[in-house]
Amino acid sequence: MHREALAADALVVAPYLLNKVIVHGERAARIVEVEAYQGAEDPASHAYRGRTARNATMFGPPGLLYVYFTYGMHWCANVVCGPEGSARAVLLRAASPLEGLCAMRKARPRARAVEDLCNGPAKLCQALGITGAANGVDLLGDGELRLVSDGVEPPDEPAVGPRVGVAAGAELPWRFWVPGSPSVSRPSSSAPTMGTVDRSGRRRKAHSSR
DNA sequence: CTTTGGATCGTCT
DNA sequence: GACGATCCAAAGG
Repeated sequence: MHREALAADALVVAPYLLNKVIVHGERAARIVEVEAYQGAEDPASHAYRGRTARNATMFGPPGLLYVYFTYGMHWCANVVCGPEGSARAVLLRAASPLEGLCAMRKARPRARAVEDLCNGPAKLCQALGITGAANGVDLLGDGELRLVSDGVEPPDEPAVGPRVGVAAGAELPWRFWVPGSPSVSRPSSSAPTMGTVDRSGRRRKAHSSR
């Protein structure tokens, strides 16, 4: 991972981050779902209305981790991208556990299946132990938290769709995910990539109820 | 399987 | 004072 690759536009960096690995100490997971947020030009971005104490990290250089607190109980993590000051970022929505499964299960005792450990932006932070204390850390440095490549390339044709949980720009296909990954938070909201899809877009295997 | 509502608090208006 | 870039359990079909 080099910083220059993250200095591109969020719509370029987002699919580029698919299949990269987020590492926190002994824990590691492969990123399988992301969303692009376009700074001042994006009504859904925390930076839409300018710089505040909360979103200050987004205005920093590419490669920083922007962590925010929401719904009174959840942390979510973004990779800052674009040129410094552009306040663009990519939300890490879901990942596939690679290492440190024990620690992840300890952090998320409610999760049953492995694919449920990191299949959501807040679940991912919970499983990896990412909190507000990590806001502003450099993911390309030599700290506990790092963003690395293990050689697995992004998908040739990532699945795309509208972002989750945002009213503004609901028509924009700014969510990207690895087609067919069992760890994606919402496998499909429009076009199925594998098997059949029910009305709410959740995966469903023929004749089975899990 | 689907839908609903509760939890819970920092941030910005 | 209102409302989230969410998650989960419980209740209803």
